[in-house]
Amino acid sequence: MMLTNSRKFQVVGEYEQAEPLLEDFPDVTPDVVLMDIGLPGISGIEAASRLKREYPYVQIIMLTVYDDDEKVFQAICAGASGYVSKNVNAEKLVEAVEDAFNGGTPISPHIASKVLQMFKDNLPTKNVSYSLTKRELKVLEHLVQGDDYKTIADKLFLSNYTVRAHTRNIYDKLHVHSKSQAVAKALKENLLPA
Amino acid sequence: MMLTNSRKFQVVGEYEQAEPLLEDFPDVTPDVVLMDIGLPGISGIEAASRLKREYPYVQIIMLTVYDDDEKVFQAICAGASGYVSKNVNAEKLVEAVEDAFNGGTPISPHIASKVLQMFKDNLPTKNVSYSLTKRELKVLEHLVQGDDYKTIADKLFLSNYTVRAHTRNIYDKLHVHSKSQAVAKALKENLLPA
DNA sequence: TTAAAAATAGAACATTCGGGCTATTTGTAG
DNA sequence: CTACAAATAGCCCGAATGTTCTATTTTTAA
Repeated sequence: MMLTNSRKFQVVGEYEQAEPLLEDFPDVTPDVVLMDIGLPGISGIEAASRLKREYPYVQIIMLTVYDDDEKVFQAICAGASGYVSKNVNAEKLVEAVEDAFNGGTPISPHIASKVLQMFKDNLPTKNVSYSLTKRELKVLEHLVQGDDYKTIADKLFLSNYTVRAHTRNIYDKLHVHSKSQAVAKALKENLLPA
Repeated sequence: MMLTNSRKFQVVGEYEQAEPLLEDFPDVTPDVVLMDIGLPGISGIEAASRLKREYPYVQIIMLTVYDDDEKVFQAICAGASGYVSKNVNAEKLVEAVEDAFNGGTPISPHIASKVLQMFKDNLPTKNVSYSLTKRELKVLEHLVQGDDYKTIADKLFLSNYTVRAHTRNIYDKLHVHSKSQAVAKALKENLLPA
């Protein structure tokens, strides 16, 4: 109702479930889809994912009462173009549809907080400095690639004794005692320059 | 001007540069700060970062004409609570300030697109299935922790021969030939359940 | 210009690892 | 019930690794 009253666009279909929508879609071809996250049958997220896969141009706005991280996360991955709280007024909803149509991503401030928080959480951890030298970093890079000493030596034009010496120093600085530990630490703590 | 006309809040200060703001801040103590990203002297991002560090409660909205990933990224890291395009109308701006004050994160749809795109780019690569068995996954977990065969055997109450059998199977499935390679692949491709 | 840090190279030795095998027991899907 | 996959366990051997050393040359910082 909120949308039907708007003159800016036309409501071409309404569905209680995802299945019939997916079936009819090729015929109705809307520009923007408003999708409830919690649908009976196929979930809104799954439906969004399928829609996007088959009709990449369609803009999908997720309507949601949930704000738990997992749902938001999944919705993002599904390729939705907007995340709007269910209890918005008509005006906001109309705006959101317009924004989505114009290639923007309308997000309710409350949900945006979630997204940013997740984003920060996913950020590579701050490069705790173990003060590895340039050479040591270089060797570490190769260790992460799974090269053995001899291979590294060849690639860096070094004696394999030297490579072993560097590795030893790396182990000391990282407080580890094996290649796998060093690799794990390097990757988990993002010690290598991107 | 856009804001001064609003009755919903009070403009307690205006600054052309960040330095005097930082200096005055303890006296004016605003709830919400609107910050231009491209300031002369200390950049808006740096200023936001400092403000947040010293006064974590303050809500900062970045006003920006830039939409390049790097700027948006930095702003997020600086802890800003909103990212609004400079060319918004008064109404939107007032809303943004309210949202921020209420703990939300107002983001212009255009900028939100950027954020989500970055988010997706940072996502762990899709879990390509190497069809590792439960046991193999368990062993892989320990390999990532840097345990040697004997240690893993002890922890899982297995013969170290069994652990080696599992690692061989893991190597086959991941197409690798060493612990470090396996660890690298496991971490890079997120093969382990979080 | 001198002292310290980094990079290089080497040796010896015990331990671990990787790969090629075989084989039994336990689940599990038809 | 019965194949078949998974999990378990074992052996051998050569190659790679981890550790403990020493030592020379090159860079860098003071």
